Amino acid sequence: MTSRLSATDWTDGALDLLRIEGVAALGINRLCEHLGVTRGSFYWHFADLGALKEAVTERWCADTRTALESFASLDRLPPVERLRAMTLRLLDEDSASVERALRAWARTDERVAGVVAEADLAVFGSVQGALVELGRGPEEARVLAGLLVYAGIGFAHGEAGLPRPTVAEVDRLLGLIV
Amino acid sequence: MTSRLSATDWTDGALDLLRIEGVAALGINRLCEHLGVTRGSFYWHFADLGALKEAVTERWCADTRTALESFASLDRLPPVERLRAMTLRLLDEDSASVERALRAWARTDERVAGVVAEADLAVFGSVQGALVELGRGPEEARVLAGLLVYAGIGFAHGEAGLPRPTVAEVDRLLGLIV
DNA sequence: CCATTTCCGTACATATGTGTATGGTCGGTC
DNA sequence: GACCGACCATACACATATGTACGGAAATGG
Repeated sequence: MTSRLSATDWTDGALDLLRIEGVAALGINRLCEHLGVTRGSFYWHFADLGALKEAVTERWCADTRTALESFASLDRLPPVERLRAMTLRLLDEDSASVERALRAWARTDERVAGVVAEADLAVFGSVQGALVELGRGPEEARVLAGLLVYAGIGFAHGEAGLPRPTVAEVDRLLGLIV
Repeated sequence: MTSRLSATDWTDGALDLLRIEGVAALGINRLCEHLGVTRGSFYWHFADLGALKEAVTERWCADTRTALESFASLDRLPPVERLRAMTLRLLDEDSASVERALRAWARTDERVAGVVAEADLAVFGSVQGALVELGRGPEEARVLAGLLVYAGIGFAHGEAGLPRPTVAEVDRLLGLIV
């Protein structure tokens, strides 16, 4: 049995709390309640609350990097398929929820904001490259890529009253763009 | 002198705190410090913290409605100019900062989320109407309007590492869309 | 000029959060 | 099966937050 907890169990639980109840719920008491232990356990694994936050951001930073690597591996695919793959990933609720929580957290944490910004820049570069491959001029590609990436960020934030686009609408949109 | 405070002074100060220090700074102590008074003054004007939040959201809701009204009054203008006016409003830092704070607040407050969603829907309808006037079919107009509004939301959230678009790039983008 | 309402300061009660000290318990090891 | 270290519970100190009670100053009407 896993009656004893490890450090990754704590970062797992912290990410759970982040995407379920938001950044305001990332406290020691709430996290201990979520994991079914008391505060004594937390202070054995971590020095303080800052150490936990650092571990969580480090964890999400690594996860995001691997996701970007998988996107980079799509370079073999035709550019339209790359754009489609990146766009459809936004519709996946599991990966979108944690990204949504991290972007909310980035509002109050400089380090998290840096990681999020780095990821955004990488996505922007990939989208711009795909548009250039599709025959767009560099100026047009830059402007259009900005529009697409900003739209993805806006959709990831999620609290819009707008209807969620369907897969068919995503395909129609890509047809309009390219 | 205005040595005594009114209710609107408190909502003004609360909106200041929201856009300067974020939603986490919206406390009674911090707000009293910002206004240079003590807690006794607060509890004279408001029953509790919930009453203040309600007043602030009501206030922002009214402000947003008047902004939308001013957009609706642009109906006399050609649709391209309407789109341009709405887009350029995003580049204004004063109005963008408070909107950014409100959207962050909406993550933890159901009522704020409702107001934000309502405003998003109104903007979406206006953009869609402008695109229809420009000769787009209803399907294309809906998809493109969603793209534009989501991009505006993403830009309003602001913590992207992407470069801020300039006025010239906005014009170029609108030229590509229409 | 005085009284009443309005507005604000002060002191206190309470709840909740982080962090510390200390002892107890479970699992592996010889 | 006794021991030792990893892991956790408990109790406490401390800071900060909301909310209440009450007294005082400042403005206003007569």
